[in-house]
Amino acid sequence: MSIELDFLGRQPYFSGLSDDEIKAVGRLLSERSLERGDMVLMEGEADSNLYFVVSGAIKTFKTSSEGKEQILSIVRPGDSFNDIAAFDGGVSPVSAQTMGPVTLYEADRPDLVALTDRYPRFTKNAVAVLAAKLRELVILVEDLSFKQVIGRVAKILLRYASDEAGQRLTQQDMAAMAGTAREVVGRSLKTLEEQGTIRLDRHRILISDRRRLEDMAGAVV
Amino acid sequence: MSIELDFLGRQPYFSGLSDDEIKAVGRLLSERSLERGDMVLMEGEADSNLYFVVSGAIKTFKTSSEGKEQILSIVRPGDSFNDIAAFDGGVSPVSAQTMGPVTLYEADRPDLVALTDRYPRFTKNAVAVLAAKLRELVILVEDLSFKQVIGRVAKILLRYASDEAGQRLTQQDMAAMAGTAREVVGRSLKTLEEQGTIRLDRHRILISDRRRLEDMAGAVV
DNA sequence: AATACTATGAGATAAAAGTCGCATACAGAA
DNA sequence: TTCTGTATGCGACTTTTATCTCATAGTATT
Repeated sequence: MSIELDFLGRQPYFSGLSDDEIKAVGRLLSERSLERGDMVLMEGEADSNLYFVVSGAIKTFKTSSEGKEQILSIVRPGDSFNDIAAFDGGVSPVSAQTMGPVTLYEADRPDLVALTDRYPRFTKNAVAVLAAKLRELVILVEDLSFKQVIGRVAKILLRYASDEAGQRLTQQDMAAMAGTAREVVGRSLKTLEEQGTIRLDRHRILISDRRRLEDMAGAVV
Repeated sequence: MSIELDFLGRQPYFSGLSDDEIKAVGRLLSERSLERGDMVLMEGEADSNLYFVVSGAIKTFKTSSEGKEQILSIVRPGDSFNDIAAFDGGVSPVSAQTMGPVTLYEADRPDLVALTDRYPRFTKNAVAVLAAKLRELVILVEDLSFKQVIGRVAKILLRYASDEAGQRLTQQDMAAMAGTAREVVGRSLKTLEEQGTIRLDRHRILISDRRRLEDMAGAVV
């Protein structure tokens, strides 16, 4: 039940810190266990903790006024979320919900600020982490803007189809990632199956022509 | 022709630095003057300089394989671009082009890295800047995913219509911001005019019903 | 003023995506 | 097993967006 220091040492935020420093960091974190479907963050809420996923998967997403969901990221062990609010002190720009049983570590903002004062290495790591998250978001914008749904679905399949540790994605999940409706994802999957790119084997998606799927994911059409 | 230290002091990256420190920073920067249409960055190119816009306006954008443009941000005086590549050393995720005559300051990555080592305050500022850019991108994703074109156009009008110092936006520019085609922007403007929300007065767009435009910009439909 | 380039307006059509409705299949709980 | 909620499959239809084409208007240059 105590904080795993090994795990912390492998976090991008804490790479390069000495064992003693990691130990000090560990004392600032607390663990939290959650069940499938639990909400960790609500968009617009004042939660400025930084969360690390130790096990399980979390989705961060926006919800439209009509209730449509847009997933921004699926956070897996070794990754963090709520970085934005944690570092600027504002409200959470996204909601976050578990996709299955999850264990988290959390650090509150005052402690994080203290870390930036005490460990310059931590601050530099934070810059690297935020830059990486920016890159990811730029790619999401690109995909939403240029690719059609079937291309976005193809990309999702490539990234998550063989994700052993992950939750199996429902069509609803994929729709929320692709920024579209469930039915449209269903149709895309059917199209991919008809052209022999994937096989839908009893709720399991098998990639039968990876090359082609990559083409679909890369090209706009 | 020398670097304006006052200007630097007002940059988010350098806030809180002493006058002497600002002066030291100034020695690392060089000025660059550009004309309308000049490319500053090409997506995928290895340019890891950090750029500050001193005067004029720059657009950062992605280009699809079909040549469609998606603008990620319009960078105005006091703002920076190419932050991602500057801080992670990777290639530029976007292209950047001037929208009129522009003056820039630029700093190269080795100098930036030195700054992060020398001035912890600078590194902390960088964290704040990157967090702010993340927030903006999250909003762009939200808009692309939830809003229809007319709502995105309405939002663009609210933000840029009265931008005195800015370049006047063409429908092509607005289309690239909204992630759609020029014709669609034209039709949206016509719709907005027909419903009395704006007036198209000889290539100048006048907002006649701001409240309503805000509704259009906020709502999904 | 003549020229050339860019921006705009607009109609027709096609394609993509969204919406609705309902049947069926599956998985977990009682 | 039986029930129940969730996930899926699929057809029909609408709406939105994209694409194509061409005319016109404005602007800057010579």
